[in-house]
Amino acid sequence: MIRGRLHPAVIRTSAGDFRAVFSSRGLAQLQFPSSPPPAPDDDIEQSASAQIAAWKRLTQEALESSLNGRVPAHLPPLDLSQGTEFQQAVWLAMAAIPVGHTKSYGEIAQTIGRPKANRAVGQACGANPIPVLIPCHRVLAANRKIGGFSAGLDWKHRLLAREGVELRAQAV
DNA sequence: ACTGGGTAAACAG
DNA sequence: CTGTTTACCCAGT
Repeated sequence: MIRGRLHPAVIRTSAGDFRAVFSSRGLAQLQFPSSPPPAPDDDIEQSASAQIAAWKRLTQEALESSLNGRVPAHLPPLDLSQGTEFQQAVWLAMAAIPVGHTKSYGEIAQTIGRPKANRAVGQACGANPIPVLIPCHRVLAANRKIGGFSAGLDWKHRLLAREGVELRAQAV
């Protein structure tokens, strides 16, 4: 996992309260608004350094922009050290997908030089620690079908809709 | 050894 | 042209 002290934080956005976790290297995790309401004393406001407070602000702004289909002006540093080399390669490849565009799992696989690792790419997508900012939602199955989304297909659909991406029906 | 956010080819409606 | 089945691929756990 991640070394050193972790700093949880709540990121308020128009789409709900996201939960973030910062490591000493930057933003390490981001979670969609969900059930467990974070304990107030877990928020960084009280104990954290100015550095982390700044990252939190950047994260909040970047998130708000992304949720509205815009390109964030600045991103906080992302700590991907929790992933394997393969996963990090996948995440970086996803981060390079422009707003409003999509790629298939197979294309990502090709991009990172493992043309046949499409399935492993799917797995790496699911392991993406920082959804939205690392746009795992822009990765679709071949031929414009939506594929899956561990954080909930509704989120994937909503994010894509906000970016104006047209989808195709899906059976699954 | 098994799983999964996949895929393409081969058939069936 | 869509829906199902089948066989393969591959990193993570």
